[in-house]
Amino acid sequence: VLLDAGLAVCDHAALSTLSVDAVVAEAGVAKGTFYVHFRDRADYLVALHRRFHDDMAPTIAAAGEGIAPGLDRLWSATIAYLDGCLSSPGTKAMLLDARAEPAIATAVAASNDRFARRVAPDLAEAGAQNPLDSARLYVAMAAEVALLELAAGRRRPTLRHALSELLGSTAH
Amino acid sequence: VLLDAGLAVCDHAALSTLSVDAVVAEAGVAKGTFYVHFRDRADYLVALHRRFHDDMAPTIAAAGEGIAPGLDRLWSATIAYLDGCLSSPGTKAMLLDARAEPAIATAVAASNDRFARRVAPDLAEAGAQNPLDSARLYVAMAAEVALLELAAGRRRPTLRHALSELLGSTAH
DNA sequence: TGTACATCAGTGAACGCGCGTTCACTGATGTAC
DNA sequence: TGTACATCAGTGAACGCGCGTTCACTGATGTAC
Repeated sequence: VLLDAGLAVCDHAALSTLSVDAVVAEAGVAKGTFYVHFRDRADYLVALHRRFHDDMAPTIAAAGEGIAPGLDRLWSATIAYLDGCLSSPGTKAMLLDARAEPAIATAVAASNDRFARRVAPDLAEAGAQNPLDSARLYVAMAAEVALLELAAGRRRPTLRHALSELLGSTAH
Repeated sequence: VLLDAGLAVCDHAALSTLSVDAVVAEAGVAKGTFYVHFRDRADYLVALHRRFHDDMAPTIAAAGEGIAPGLDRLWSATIAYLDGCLSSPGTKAMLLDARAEPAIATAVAASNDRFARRVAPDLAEAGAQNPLDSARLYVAMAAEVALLELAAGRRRPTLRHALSELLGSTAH
């Protein structure tokens, strides 16, 4: 409940303005209730971030299901990721603001790294000399596309095309 | 003076913790002095961001001087950018935290866009179908490399190689 | 079925703190005569 | 050269505010007998 409220607030405000007051106001509970469920604000932010990824992960995993490692699988997962970002509440806060919040910067970095590790085999298949490093950069690009699409409020086909172009000349 | 102090503080702390108190403490002046030079904190942050870019821009421009548009010129500018980021104080705050600060988010976005516009001709030369979109993604990748190098405290050749790999098969 | 007690999510007033901002004042420097 | 005044960067104590956090309390629900 409180997590849903947090993501809802994040959809129209920066993460830095997501005060405990704002969360309980959105959720319609007393301020003390917040501390029944979370030790402190930092604890809450970590949970919020985890929630966001737990919502997204299955969709992305499903998109790559049954496809052999390689650019096709990566691209399929990418589309699922971008569409998921566009439709999830609080995406901007989780992708952008979260990296700057000291309370969760570590958690975000770890999460990005897991993403990169998942992407690396596909890039290895495509001939990258250092798949993990390439994967980190690709994840950064994908996040940038997600943010730009979110700013526009819709899919940006030319951006997605530019992303696939940078992925490799054998792209879509 | 106050701007130098701000960048110095940013080097070991997040931008969100860069309070007026922290700035004047680092600069060794009274709190009131701050408001002699800046209208408010937001005004200061904009100036801080501008300063960072004004310091960096000439170096990058010089690196591309006299080279014909194309990937060679882009790569030369990229190296200058990455080395500049590594040696400038407050890089992490300006590259990462600044995008999340409501007070300067607009200024940062505009600045990134100027970068992209400068990069676009090189990518057009290299055959990108939508040079500006490709440029935006490339700028995002370059910033990511800068951040990862900064976290490591040194150049990361494999990362730079991965960046050039993603730039195109004709890369270095 | 009825009574006594334990549990625990939820409450909201109260707190201390650090923040951004203000303002009457200072004191060095420059200008006019 | 000496005196009177204007300018203005710099000062620091004081303010109001919003924040994260605490805590004594409530009241519904479950359990024991």
